[in-house]
Amino acid sequence: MNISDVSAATGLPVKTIRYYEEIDLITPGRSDNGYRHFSESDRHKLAFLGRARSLGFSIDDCRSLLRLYNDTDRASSDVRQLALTHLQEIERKRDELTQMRDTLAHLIDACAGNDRPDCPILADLAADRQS
Amino acid sequence: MNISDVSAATGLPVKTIRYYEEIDLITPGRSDNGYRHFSESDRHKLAFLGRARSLGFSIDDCRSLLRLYNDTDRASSDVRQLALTHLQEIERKRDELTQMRDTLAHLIDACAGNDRPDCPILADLAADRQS
DNA sequence: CTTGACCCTCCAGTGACTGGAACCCTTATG
DNA sequence: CATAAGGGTTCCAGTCACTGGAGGGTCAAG
Repeated sequence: MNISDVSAATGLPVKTIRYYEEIDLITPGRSDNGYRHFSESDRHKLAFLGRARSLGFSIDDCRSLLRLYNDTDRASSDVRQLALTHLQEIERKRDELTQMRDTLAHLIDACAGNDRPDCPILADLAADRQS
Repeated sequence: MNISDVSAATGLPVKTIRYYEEIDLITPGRSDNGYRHFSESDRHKLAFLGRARSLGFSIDDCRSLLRLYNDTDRASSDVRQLALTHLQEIERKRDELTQMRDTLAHLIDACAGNDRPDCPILADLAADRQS
């Protein structure tokens, strides 16, 4: 498989696949003409990476996951721990967004949104918390 | 006020304040010795920026908000529109995180997390969606 | 033989900072 | 007066995970 084939198969952009090689997540072979060629195993790894990334795992997480994936002896608790830590991080971010959403929705609600210049959104952003 | 004073007053790191000057969000004056000195207006703007940033507005959003904030003639609907667009973006991100959380929680739930190597999390990441 | 679709590398940029080096200014103390 | 601590300054590089573009080689079809 050439790079565009594996790109089509995995949904990952060509640029991204080259980048993943550069940072040693994958090591595809090379043809005589210098083109990368991808084995089934490479394709699987890339698909794996794509899914892990879309679940929000960082590249470093992915490296760990890939290592665990390739290590047939590892305990499932290792993977579980990584996923659990990641889940907590996701929930933290989600809580933050919830907080932001509530605050902002409240402000928008209070704002008339008409031709007059007085706007509670700006008023709140400008409010001096010191005094 | 020197930079560390305004940093303490606003909670923004010194480095961030210098960065905000570099990208022309603020234009503090300079003393004879080359030190920046910050007026009350600068301090207000920085506090405004800090709050807008913590609500997740991008630097570009902040630039718009500051312009609107300084423009006494603008209609509140302009601000409202910006905030509304931003709110939708926040909700989109939150939905994504919710989706990720549910998927991951489901996988973690299915994983025994013991010494055995079989792990549904990795199995799912590795699953070939093509076939 | 030419065209167009591939492929390659290398360099630079993104957003919003952050860290560090190297240096200057101010104030207090021995 | 020397010095040391604790401000301040600039500039350069790095972060993360790509993304865009220039400039050029390769391949298959017409």
